[in-house]
Amino acid sequence: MTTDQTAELASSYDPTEAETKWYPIWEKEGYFAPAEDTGQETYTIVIPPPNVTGALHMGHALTVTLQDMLIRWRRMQGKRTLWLPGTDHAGIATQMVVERALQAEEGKTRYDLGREAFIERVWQWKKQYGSRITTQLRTMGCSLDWSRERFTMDEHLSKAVLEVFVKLHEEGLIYRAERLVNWCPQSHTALSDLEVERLENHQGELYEFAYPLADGSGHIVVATTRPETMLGDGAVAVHPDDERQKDFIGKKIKHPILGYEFPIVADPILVDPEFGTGAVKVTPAHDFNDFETGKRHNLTLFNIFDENACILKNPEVKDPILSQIDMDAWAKFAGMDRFEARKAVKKTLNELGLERGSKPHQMALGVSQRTGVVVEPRLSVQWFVDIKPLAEPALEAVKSGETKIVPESWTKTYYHWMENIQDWCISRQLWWGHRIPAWYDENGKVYVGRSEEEIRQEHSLGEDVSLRQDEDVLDTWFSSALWPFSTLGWPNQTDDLKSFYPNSVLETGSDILFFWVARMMMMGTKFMGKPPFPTIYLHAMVRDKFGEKMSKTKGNVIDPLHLINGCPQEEVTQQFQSDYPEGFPAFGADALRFTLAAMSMSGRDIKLSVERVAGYRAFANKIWNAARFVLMRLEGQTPATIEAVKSDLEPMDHYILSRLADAASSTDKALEAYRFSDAASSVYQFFWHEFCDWYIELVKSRLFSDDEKSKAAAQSTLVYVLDQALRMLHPFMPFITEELWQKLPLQGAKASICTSDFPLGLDALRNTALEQDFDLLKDAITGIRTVRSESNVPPSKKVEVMLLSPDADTRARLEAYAKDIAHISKTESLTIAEPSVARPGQAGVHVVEKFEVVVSLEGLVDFEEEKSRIEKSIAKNQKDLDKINAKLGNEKFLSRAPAAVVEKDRARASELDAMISALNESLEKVKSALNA
RNA sequence: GGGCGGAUAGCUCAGUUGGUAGAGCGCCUGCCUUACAAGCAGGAUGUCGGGGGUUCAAGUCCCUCUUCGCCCACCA
Repeated sequence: MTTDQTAELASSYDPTEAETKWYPIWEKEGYFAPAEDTGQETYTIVIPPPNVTGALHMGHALTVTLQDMLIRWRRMQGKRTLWLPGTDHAGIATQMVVERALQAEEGKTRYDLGREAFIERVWQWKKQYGSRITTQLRTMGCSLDWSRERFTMDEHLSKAVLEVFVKLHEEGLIYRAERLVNWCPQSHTALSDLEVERLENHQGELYEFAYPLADGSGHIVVATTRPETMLGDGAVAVHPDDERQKDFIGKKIKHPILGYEFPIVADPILVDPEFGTGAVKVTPAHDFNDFETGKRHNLTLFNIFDENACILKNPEVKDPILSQIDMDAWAKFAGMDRFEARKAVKKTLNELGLERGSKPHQMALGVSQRTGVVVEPRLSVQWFVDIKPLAEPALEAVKSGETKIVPESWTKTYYHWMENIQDWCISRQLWWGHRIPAWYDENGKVYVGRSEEEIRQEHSLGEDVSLRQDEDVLDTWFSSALWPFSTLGWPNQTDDLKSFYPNSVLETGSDILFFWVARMMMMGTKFMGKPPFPTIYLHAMVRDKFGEKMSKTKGNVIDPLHLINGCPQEEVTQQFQSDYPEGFPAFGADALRFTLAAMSMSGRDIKLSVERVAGYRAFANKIWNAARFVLMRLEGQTPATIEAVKSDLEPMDHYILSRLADAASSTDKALEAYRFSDAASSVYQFFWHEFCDWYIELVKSRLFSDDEKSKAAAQSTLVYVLDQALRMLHPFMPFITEELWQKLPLQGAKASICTSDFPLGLDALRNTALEQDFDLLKDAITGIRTVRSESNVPPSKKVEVMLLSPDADTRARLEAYAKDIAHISKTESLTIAEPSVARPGQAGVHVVEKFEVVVSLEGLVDFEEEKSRIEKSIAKNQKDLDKINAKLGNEKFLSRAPAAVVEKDRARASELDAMISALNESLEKVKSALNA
């Protein structure tokens, strides 16, 4: 390849062009599919499937950035790499979205359409919007193998769901039972405990009223936050040791509205005598505690609400006690929703003279995670997983270390949840999802099997027996729990399953540790015999710049695509509008990715800062320009390989190669340890502050010199280091690195940086002695610059410089680089000598670690300022010296600290001592100049 | 009520076996120096939340207090 096009390189980088160009090529060339199997190690991640109706948000951006970094890095290490993409059907969420659209567009509900037509509608929706998120993942640069894309409701994955359900049922681990469950009155479905969120600090009311005793001997006063449930009360409970209530125990209450009679019981578990009136009304069908109490006392239990949480029109009266219900009184409340009913009941109690007052009461409310509607405990028949037998091995896998959780602090949370796990309610009264593979005959007998045919065959049921499939679908998380193996072809024993299970790592958010991670651990261990991953990496949550959770209602959501592509001011998130009056510029996916990686410290929440994104766009520009410089200085030629010019390499070349080797190794180590921010800062530091700031600046004189050998060696080194650095950067910033790498004239290179080798095994290039030499060189140059800057010496003005050190070795090393030091700091003359040498009368002085920098400033020096600078410098050094001397004067320090530590302090003390006397000498000079 | 995490420079945060406090951004000064003003050079800035302890030595280990988050839990 020639470099003709380099002349056309713009002076600043436009991310949009490169970022739209490369993905289609990568995808077409098939770089992201696993390489041919030649027995190499595999590396697998299956993506946490985003909701099929979803759009990319910051949480996705973070998770896919980290995963893509791991995947690209491992691929470049030569592993047989698979990152498997897919989406989740997301039962409730998707159904709600489609229902809402249906309502908005046609004013219809799902019931208007009917089940079949509605499901058809959802599939249409999926067809239309399901590719939105996958397109956006491509925008992020995700190197996913799209040939293996999966959807949780694919035929094959659905088959896996059936298989698991049937097997667990056969083993008695899935059962059907009537239980009190969390019910969402809006979406008309049961929810698992996890899908209920607790709304803390809800301002409620603690209402007191009197229940009349059946014998007419008086009243017992109860306190409740839900007066309406008194329509379903089965008892009043008091504490057995409560003296005030003792006489009530065993008596009966006559329901003041409905007329039936029910008991007063003693219950030490339910009742806290300190709370309220010490008497609790018990509604066994509408409260979890009351349900348990009901079981303990064998109380009447009946449902008063319908699926909308409205008072039933026709309550089911099974219990003989309830035959006493006054149905006319009931009719007054029938059909009211729970909050209306609350008012009505209170009004009635008031009219009956039974109200005993109320006070404000802070309480926790359970609301549906999806709808935000207050959940109603509801007695119903549901399917459950007997979870303890599944949880134990999954717990053991982490305890034994077979699966490691990173950061480790989450293991305790995992243990706690797994050890206290409750049976999982898996049935949902939704239409969108995997329908439960259970059929009922006319007598209500249940058959579970893979299909109706299978069941008919197995149970020899003739055509005369009519079977009806269970209406319910499974919890979305049931199919997600199988994701690590269902996506690979299970229950078939496919090659993919053999190659890629267990996956190598699970990278996901800590917010779905219970929902998803724990359940995958259980199902994977159960059905594959092995936990699905050796490592679980849990990333932090992305928050706004104030640390607030991003949410639509708060209006603080930052759309990743706005940052990547830019957006006009009116679309910018509210809280950033004033900072970006012209909207966001296109920062690019590379910049966003680098930001997210750099901000991924272990375990801490990420407060996303747009300034950081802007900073890393500047970094991309820096990379662009460094490459532009290198290409320009090649003057259209393809340089020799670094091996070919090995003998011509100069110290500065060896120096940057050594730094490169160090940076590559620390980046690699950091990624190995999931320390993404360390990895990011290591590549950033190397590229900008070693390669650009030092090497490129130092090498310039050679690139413009007539020494062809030296120039050629420099060109080869530049190309080599840039090549390796781009590879090192590639997992972080895939687009710009490919764009520039393609422009580099490399001999025998692969077709894409995606499949080229990550810099590894460069340890032979390390040369720490040389790096120390360069520390001296840098100190010298920085020292001279400091004096120039502080004394306002114009940059063009050449100066006479002395570098003074009492140490012969230091002087010799400085001498070796005198030419480079002189060139870059524009010196008239450079003298390296002992501190005792005669100094110029007017000079600026600066002390660095190992030597003193003296810059002659004939006619330029401001003596007053110079005096105060030197005095400050002396004071600082003296303070350090005093501290060290105090240590060295301490007997205990000398006797107990390791010899090396003591020796180091001794050396430092004598260094400081020498510095201070040198400075004092300079100070005297300045003083006498002032007096003159 | 239990559990977990944080408090370090103006801001956001690093600081991995205890051994001279760091980065990015911002700020101040000077520069269009043969890639980059999205840049270059230089500079200022910290009783490492308070108190106690262990140690020759503590941002780092232990105790305690203050404070801010998050997660889990059936108090009407």
